[in-house]
Amino acid sequence: MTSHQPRKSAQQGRAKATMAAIVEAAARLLETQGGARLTTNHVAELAGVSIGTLYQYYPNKEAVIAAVLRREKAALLAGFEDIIARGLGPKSTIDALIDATLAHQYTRPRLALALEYIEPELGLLVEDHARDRRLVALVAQVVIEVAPDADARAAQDLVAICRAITNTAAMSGETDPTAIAPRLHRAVSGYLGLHA
Amino acid sequence: MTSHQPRKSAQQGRAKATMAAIVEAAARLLETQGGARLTTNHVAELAGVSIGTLYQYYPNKEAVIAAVLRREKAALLAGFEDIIARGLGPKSTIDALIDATLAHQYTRPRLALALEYIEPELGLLVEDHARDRRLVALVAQVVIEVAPDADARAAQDLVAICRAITNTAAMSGETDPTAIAPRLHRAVSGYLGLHA
Amino acid sequence: MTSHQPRKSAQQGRAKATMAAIVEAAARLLETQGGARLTTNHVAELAGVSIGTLYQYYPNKEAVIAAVLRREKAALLAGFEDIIARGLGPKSTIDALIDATLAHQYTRPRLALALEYIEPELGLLVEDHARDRRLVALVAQVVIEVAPDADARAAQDLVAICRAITNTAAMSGETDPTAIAPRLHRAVSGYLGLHA
Amino acid sequence: MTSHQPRKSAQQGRAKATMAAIVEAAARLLETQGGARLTTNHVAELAGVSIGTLYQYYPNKEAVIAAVLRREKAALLAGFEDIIARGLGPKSTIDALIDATLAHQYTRPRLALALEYIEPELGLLVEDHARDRRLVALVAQVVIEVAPDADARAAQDLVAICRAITNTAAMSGETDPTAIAPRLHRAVSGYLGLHA
DNA sequence: AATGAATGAGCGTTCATTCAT
DNA sequence: CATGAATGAACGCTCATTCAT
Repeated sequence: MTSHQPRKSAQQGRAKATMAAIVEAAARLLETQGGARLTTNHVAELAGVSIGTLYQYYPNKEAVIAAVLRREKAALLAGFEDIIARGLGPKSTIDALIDATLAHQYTRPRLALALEYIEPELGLLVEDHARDRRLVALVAQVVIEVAPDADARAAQDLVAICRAITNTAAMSGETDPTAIAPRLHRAVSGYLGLHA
Repeated sequence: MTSHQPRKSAQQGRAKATMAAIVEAAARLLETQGGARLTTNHVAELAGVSIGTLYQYYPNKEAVIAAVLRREKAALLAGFEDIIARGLGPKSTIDALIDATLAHQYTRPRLALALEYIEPELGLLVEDHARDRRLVALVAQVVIEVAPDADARAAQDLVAICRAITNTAAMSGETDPTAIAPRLHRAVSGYLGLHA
Repeated sequence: MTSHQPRKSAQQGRAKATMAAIVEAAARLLETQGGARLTTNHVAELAGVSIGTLYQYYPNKEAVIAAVLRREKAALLAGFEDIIARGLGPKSTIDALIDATLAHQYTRPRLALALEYIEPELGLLVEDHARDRRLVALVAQVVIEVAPDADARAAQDLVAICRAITNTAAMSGETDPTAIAPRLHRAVSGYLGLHA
Repeated sequence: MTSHQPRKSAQQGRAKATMAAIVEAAARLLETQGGARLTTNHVAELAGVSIGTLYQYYPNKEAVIAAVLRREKAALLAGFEDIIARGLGPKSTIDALIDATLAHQYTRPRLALALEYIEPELGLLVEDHARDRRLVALVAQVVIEVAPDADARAAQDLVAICRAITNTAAMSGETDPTAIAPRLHRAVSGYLGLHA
């Protein structure tokens, strides 16, 4: 069973920079070619390192892609935690979370989409699923405040709903996030039974 | 000019059975391995035919996958059309559509999921997109009756929402559709603003 | 060791017609696609018979191509024999042979060229080489009359020269046989030391 | 855009040796099996490298064969240029060119033959045709000195004649080049009308 | 006989991965 | 540490050939 964890902890600055370059190269190829056409040789070339170097930091191709996924998800989770930490009221918090989700998905929409498609074929690690659960848990924590008797799966459903609407919009060519935001808010409020 | 249409119309009964066997084998591999690991040789083997036979009916790998997609989508669309034809009231129609979606998605949830992920990489034909639009149009037609001033994208969003909740549930291990149905109805009613 | 002889002697008229259709179809494909792209299935289709029928008359692909070659060479040889039979003087005979060669090559120039390229890869039968030798012998017979002390290989060389000039001309895009004829006559007379 | 140019410039010595080994292996297979039966896997195997290595240097099978062709033609052209550079009288130059052609063709006669048959199916590049034209131009330049009113196609014809006689001789089993040389000189002188 | 569905060896090619330098 | 030449399993696909109907 091959691991999808990086090989080195990158204690040195240079190594860190190399790893980041590799991850960003992979991200860019994911954006431009989709997951099926991405090859490790291309990633290395675009990152400006040799293929041997790539394999010194990542044990295999999946590990590189997983690193991209991790980087993106970590950013989203950090945003969520920031919002929670702000201690706004529950409704404002929910609104902020929705906006953060939308903003995240629309920063690099093709990348977000590509990752979504690749994720289920990736065989991720326990820690990755843990982060997913943590993200849902953050939402659940807020949901319980505004809708105490909501379904236990409400948070999961809400995250799924937001992603689905955003992705579908992106895929059908919508390029204006401000046209999507109200639909997300409406979908979430509606699901939770909050009066709009 | 690479088309994704089958090669022959399969006039003989044997040929028809062969084509169906190939499609079903592809569907099963999609379920068990996902699209990335599906190979034409495996499809042929699982279908119990030689690789040459597969290529006598489908011009390339994509055509085989497209045939699976078409089979599934056609079944869903037919279900929708049946429901519409029944001429129930709009609310009952919506309920029936939701249930049909759930049933369809839950019959072979891993297949539905895999197809969803593969579809955008498939370069489908005009007729396939036409079917997609027809499906959304059917929904839009009903939506407009219960929510005349709904967003133009409402139908698209609703289909996405239902699929997302169902898929997420399936992926997180939920096996009981009756636990999902109320959440779908709630999400849809909520999005459309039909009472609290 | 597979034979390249037809399978049946085609006693019946229908069978003869079928075989001729197959040979002509192969000839046409040789002309339009060259030997590398010719497939037995295409030959059968163009001939209007099933692939099974083709294999009932010819044991393999090479046999079909060899049949084309045979047909063409037999025609050329027959022309040569006609000319010899006419009993003209040796110089006129030589001129007539040259013109016949040129005419033959220019009737279906692409076919002649394709056959020339395929012939050495064909592993022909004894009888085929016998016909080649017979053709050269016919020429040698005339050559000896006009140049009694010519090299023993003179006839072989002359046939090769005529084919080479004609083919090179055809390949370089020359379409007018009347521009080639004088060069052939000059090359032959020159080689034989006849005063022009 | 499929080019038949090599992929890398082979900066390291090892790479250069690998490329040469591949080309030589292809040449040997061309000699022993002809172009139709040559496969990239066999070439790689005979060259003692893996199939992947072959494709690191040549983008496709045609490129490998084109490299063989280029190597041979470049050698012949270089020989011609050497002779021209020697500045002999025109008749001696022609004699030298004929001998060079014969020597070249007889060094590896089966290879020369195979290449001749493969060339037209190869879809060569502009530069390759340029070299062909240069070779014919060199000959034309000398021809014009000894036969000022020769046909414009004389040089082309002469090259074709020499090749044809030599190939035919080689194919019919002649193994002694000294028996061929006088026939070539006679054919050329005769075609050009240089004394009897 | 004639058909054409079926076969499967084998082709050209890719690309994740290794390891000598 | 980095390089990049080399590897080779495995892929998508073709096509000569067979054989049940």
